[in-house]
Amino acid sequence: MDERKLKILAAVVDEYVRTGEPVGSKSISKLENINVSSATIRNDMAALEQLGYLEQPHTSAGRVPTFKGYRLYIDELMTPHDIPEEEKKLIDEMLGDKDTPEELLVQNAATALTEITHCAAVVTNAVPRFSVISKVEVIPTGKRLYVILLITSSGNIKNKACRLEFDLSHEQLDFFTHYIEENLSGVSVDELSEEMMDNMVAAVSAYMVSLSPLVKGICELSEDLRQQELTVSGSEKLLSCDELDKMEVVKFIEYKDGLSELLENAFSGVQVKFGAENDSFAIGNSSLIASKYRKDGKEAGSLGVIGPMRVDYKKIIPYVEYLTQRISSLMDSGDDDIINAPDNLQEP
Amino acid sequence: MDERKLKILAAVVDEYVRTGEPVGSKSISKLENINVSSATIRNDMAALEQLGYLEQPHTSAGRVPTFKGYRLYIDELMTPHDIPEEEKKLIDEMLGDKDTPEELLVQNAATALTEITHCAAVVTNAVPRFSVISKVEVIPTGKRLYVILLITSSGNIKNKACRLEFDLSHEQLDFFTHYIEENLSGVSVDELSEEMMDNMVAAVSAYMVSLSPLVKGICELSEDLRQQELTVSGSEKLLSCDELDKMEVVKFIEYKDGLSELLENAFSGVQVKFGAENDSFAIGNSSLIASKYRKDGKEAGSLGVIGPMRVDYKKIIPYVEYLTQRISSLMDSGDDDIINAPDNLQEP
DNA sequence: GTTAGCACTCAGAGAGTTAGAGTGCTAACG
DNA sequence: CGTTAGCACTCTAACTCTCTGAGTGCTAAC
Repeated sequence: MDERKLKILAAVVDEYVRTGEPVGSKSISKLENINVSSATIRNDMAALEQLGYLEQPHTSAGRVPTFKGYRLYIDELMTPHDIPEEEKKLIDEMLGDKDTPEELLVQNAATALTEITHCAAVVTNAVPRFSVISKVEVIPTGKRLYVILLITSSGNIKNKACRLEFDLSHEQLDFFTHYIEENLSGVSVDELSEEMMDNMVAAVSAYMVSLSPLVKGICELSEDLRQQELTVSGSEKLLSCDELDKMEVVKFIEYKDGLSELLENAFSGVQVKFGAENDSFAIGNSSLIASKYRKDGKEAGSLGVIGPMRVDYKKIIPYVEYLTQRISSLMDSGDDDIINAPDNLQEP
Repeated sequence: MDERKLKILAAVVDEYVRTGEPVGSKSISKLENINVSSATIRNDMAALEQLGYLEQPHTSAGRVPTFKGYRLYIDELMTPHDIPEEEKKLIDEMLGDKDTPEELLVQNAATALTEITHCAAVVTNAVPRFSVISKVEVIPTGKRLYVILLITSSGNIKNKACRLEFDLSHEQLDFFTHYIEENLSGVSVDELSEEMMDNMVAAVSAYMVSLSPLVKGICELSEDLRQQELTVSGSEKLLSCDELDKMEVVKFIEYKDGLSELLENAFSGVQVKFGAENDSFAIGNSSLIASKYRKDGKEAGSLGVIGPMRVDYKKIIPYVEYLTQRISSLMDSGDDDIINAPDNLQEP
């Protein structure tokens, strides 16, 4: 592959991204850093087409990049833009600080991405996979009705109403609370396996059968905690984008099929996936630019942008990168802003 | 207004709903229960046009019903279809039973409506407006961190973490809990006015300033409870409907402007509103067929269908009616499935 | 009051034309 | 031998023109 051909490929992608129209040899020849005639470019473009990097919508039209062309461009050819310092400051302000709740942090990142890129932004919350259960309370609220409250070291709170077969006595409730306290305090959310649960159900059943719904309730709550939630913001941008099929976009907005797994399976660093490359996430001409953020060095969630394939990668990728890095560092616990581990707990 | 003219108007609407094409005099004359010639029908149709019930897209086309025409048809002319028993059973199964959480109940109703009508369905959740606060707990979970738990008589549970300036002593917490218990138990969610809150903030501040964030927290939780949420399902059906303007549909999906109020302001019974009649909800040729469901006899939320104006009213209206009635009866508490009011409460 | 007959209208489909952007190929150039 | 100018060719998109048929309104007869 010729040096000049690569330069021309890059120019075609840049032009196509800029104008949205198939790019002709003439418009390339007019560019500053290109000093060959349109005829030469025509020859090179024909070669690039042969190699599968470009294609023609129809015979007498200009060329458009193929998947392969975009891929090469993204991986090798483009020169990412730098983000101006003042923009960085603006973003930092939008995001929040160490005191901002994690939930809000990723939401703010989504908003920022939507505003900057004019595309849809997608974020997943930070799954408190490695956080531990710091408190479990069971609160009676009516005849045979109890509310279970589960609090984790990372500050997540979940509740659930639970109906038992009989009312519990004071002692029974005490027994249960102590039992749970003993067995679950300090257990990480991810460790709460079914097996562990089954053992606990068996253990409490030995004491009193009707306690087992409570254990199951706790189990369900911890599943809720493990649940990764996906939020798409600015999805309207996709609809007003005419290279995307409206029908597919609407279906996507409604069902968000497969996006979760796609984000989950990404490697580290900013990833670009095209809509048609993988059958799971299927908006035809779309592109997903995403990255995983970390919390205390461990992968916690993802954030990214969904737009048309014809999107300004050299501008967007640095933003996704910056936000990922920023979120990661904001989530790193200065051990100050999380609800403390159980040994620090005040009992009322 | 002639008996025959009404019959012809009904026939035109039925035909138009069936075919989607402007209806000519000839096709009407061929119908079973019409025994006059096309010329006669032409005369009557001209009269109906004069009266504003029909209109012509252009001179040499058939006729199409106007708003006024649809209105008359819906209010007076159409004979609603009966829903077959087996269909009712199917719907009942889709919805769930008395144990199904309310949230899920309305979601299921939306899914059912989308499947049956092939239109978008819209539902609002049941706002526990008249339910009363049955329990407030404040649970310490870390240094200066507290979780507020709010439970209502209808079984809604909300929680919220809250950071105070200082840690509370045992007594302070007791004082607060008692104070809240005294002032809020039995107060309906809707009554929790700002004024009331301000008074409470003032009262607890007199005892200890740093308690006021807790009061504010409770206030926010009750606001959460009052929040009516609107869910539109199957909105892709609107896009594949070619009599609706894609752009308007997209805007609607995005903002759902005014729909909330529109649903809120409906009278009892199934209501039909046309898109262009009210400026708030503005998909041009659309029609909203909605109804309010009740819980324990009080209006709780709405459900309905959004489709093109050319929709099979005589089929859809009975379904909306049936679902409303069914949801209402499923939500009626046999006094068995809700968390009981405060006087029945067991204190731990 | 109802109907048959007829002239009239108009949207939409299809065919033909044109303009222009862009190509591939060939031959000349340095 | 790579590069370039020139030219014939291709194909789409926009436009015009024509034609067809469904449907109308009106009139005169039943």
